Amino acid sequence: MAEPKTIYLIDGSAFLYRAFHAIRSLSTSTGHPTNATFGFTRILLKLLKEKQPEYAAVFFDVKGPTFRHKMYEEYKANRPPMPEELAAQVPDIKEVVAALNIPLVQKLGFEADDLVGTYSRLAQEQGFKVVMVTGDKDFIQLISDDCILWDPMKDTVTDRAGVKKDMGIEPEQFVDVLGLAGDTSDNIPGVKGVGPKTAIKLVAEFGSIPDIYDRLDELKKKKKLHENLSASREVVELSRDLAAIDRQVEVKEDLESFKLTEFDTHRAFELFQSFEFKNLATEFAAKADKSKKVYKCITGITELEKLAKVLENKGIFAVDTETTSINSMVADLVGISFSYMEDTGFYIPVAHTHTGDTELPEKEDILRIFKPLLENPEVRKIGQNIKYDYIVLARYGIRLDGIVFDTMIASHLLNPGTRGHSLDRIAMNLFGYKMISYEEVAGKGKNQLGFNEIPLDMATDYAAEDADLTFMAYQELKKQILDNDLMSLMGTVEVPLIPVLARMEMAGIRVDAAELFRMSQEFETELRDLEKEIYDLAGETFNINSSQQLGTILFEKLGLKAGKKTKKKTGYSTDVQVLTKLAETHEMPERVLRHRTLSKLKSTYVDALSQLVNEETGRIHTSFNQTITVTGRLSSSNPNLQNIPIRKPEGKKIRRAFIPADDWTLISADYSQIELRILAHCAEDEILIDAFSNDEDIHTRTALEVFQVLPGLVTDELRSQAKAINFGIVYGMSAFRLANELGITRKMAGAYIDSYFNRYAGVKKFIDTTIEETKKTCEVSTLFGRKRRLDDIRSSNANLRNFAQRAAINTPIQGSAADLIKLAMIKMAAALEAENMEAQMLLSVHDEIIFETPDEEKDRLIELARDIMENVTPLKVPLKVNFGAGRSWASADH
DNA sequence: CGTCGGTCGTAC
DNA sequence: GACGTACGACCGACGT
Repeated sequence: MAEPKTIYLIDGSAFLYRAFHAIRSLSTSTGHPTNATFGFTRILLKLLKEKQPEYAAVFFDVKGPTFRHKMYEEYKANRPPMPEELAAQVPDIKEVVAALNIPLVQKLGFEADDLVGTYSRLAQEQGFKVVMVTGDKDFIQLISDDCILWDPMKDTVTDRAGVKKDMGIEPEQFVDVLGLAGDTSDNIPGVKGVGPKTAIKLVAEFGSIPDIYDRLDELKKKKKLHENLSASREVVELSRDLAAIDRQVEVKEDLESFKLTEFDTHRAFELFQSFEFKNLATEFAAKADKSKKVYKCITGITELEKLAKVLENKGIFAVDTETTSINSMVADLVGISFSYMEDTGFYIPVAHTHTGDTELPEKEDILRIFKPLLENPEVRKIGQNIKYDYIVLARYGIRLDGIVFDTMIASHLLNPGTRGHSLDRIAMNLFGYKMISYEEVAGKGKNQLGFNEIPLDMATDYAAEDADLTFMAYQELKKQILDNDLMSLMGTVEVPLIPVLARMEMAGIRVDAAELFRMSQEFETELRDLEKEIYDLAGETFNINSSQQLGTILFEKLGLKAGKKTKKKTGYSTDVQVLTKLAETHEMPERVLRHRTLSKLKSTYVDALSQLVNEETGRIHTSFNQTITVTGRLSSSNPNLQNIPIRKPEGKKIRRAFIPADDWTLISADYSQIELRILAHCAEDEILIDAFSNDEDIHTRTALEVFQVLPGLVTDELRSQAKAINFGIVYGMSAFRLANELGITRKMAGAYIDSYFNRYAGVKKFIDTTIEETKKTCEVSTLFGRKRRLDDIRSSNANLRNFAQRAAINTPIQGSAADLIKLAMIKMAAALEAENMEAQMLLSVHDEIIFETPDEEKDRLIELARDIMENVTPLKVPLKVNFGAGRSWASADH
């Protein structure tokens, strides 16, 4: 006899609510809620994966009155309407069901329960086994020998035997239990004082509601129960009828229509992507149609020459290098890949260890063939993070030229708010294409292969795919960049900056290793002394670096008064503000502060920098990242040379260890008040423009304006308060923060701010109009057309909205400054080359450029830099650059 | 043993 | 709660 078919009847409406409540909050970046959709999808997929049903359907309630409302007006009367956030997700959920090709059934006037009841009856009549997928106990009444209940969230199965064991009744009797117990959530009355437990006991003992009433006398001993039952005779009948699932709904009887078919994978992928379900989207990404890809490994000299010729004739192609390291300054070249057409890619192995029978040409021959092509500025190159390839190739004597597009940068310009502009992500986002992962070809963990050890065929697929997808992404991203008016920024700033940054990274900066070592030892000694003192004061040893342990010692053991909790309320705050306050009452906090300062300097700077000295060059080579910040600033990492200490004397010592080559000088060129100057320009504020036009000290001028004192009477104290205000303006300050900063009352701080806006009316107007405009477009832009979306500016959440408002002010200012200095760097690099100077640009620290120059070029460099930097772009106020020179970074600063 | 969120501190 | 933009060291919880 054939195995009976199983059909899964899914109670969609119940899972909607359960998913909604099980996951507290989840939404897309634009604020559309997705918690219920996610939970629901997860349950559905769990069902499909674990049970692999042949037949299934999802059932939903339909909004509006049902036959139960006709029986009883109060049915579900106390049920609040579906929460707005959930209602918004119902269409999404139905789309998911549709994409997974699961039949969806609903019928006006009936609830999901009745449809499940009806179809379970039909299915059993037609010889199916039925699994009802739900967490709702009401369905117990439908359980039979061929119909069971599965709760996927708890992963529990209930069948006839289970019901009997748990309750001592048959499933068919369960409806009487419901009638007696009632259901507050559905507003079904039942018997007063009788809950599920009593109801089960009664049904188990008497068999049914009529039997109970027939033998009501037997319950006389239980006076209250007897009384309540007697009083509810009619209500109980009604309650049972309401709880009874209708199994005779008129429906289409064709169960074959519940036979599942394949998912609409593409539709599911698109949905999951729009809901920002990253993992699910990846899972449903169109399985790469690798069949139409043509990836070739080229190893013959004549073929290589032919390829170079083809690439030259094409005039534009994507290029990618494969290497042995993620760090471009130590990476050895392993291969090069090219693509000039969708779905094609060529891989040229240069240094592989596992080549099988294939014989590779000499590395020198390969480089000789491709060098002219790669250096030809007329042949346009596209890359993904091509700065990396530029550096690798440069270290092999090839000066890449003709770079016109970088897909990583394009992705960032289009979407600066999101992290992750890897080619993997771009390919996934643009094409739903899942790229071969490095782990797939190289393995993972301790035994992961270097790229040079990967078998040639796999290396070819991996590398050629990189070039192929880069070229494909270029075609699509170029359109998007044009559509969004970002091509000018791309072409005049970001792309020209690539080789400039690459050469700065390659130049690196020299450090005095002996000096770093000396400092490390000095710090070590003092740290050890402090450690001992702190332990003595604490009366025990503990980890001073653990703010948690420190908090316990200070506030529980020593009984000091806790100032505040940490931001996320996970414990006591022990930050510098708190410890400074505590230092008034106890000796220990002061020692801890000193310990913090020194251990920070030692671990983050002194020791870290020593580790990062390049063996070949003896210098430190940071990475400047163009695709990290949301405002357009550069970031620096490995190491971050943009946060080397300067403000406090102990920290500033670190800068002594940064030195020029022998007989060279470090030059620091620092834009003075660039952000306030840009504010002056954008806001067209009369006072700001006046102050900068006359080269006044801007903080003194602000003190004068805000505090209304006579010129000449601005004390240091007043100036420093004005400075805090000026900073605050750029960041979108609140009175609270300013009061905190200045140690004054909030009221007083509010008065300062009012006074500021009173005097600087242009700034006030700029802030107001910027916020108004941003509300219209949800977007801000810089002077050079860089954009940032700020959807939160329309948020109903005040925190998010305020944050967006501050960002709306700060981003154009910070971002314009970033654009401006990038342009200055590009022009400086060109000028140094044009003038044939040996001097090099080494670093950029947001408003400052550090150069290294032979002593004899120093004056010319400063002259050149002043001219270029101050005139980089015309503004309504002059730009001013301050210079410093010295035998270390410390002495080059001012 | 790696990942990840939290806390803290450094820069502009 | 409360001022924008970063990087990274360290801790500790958690998962493999």
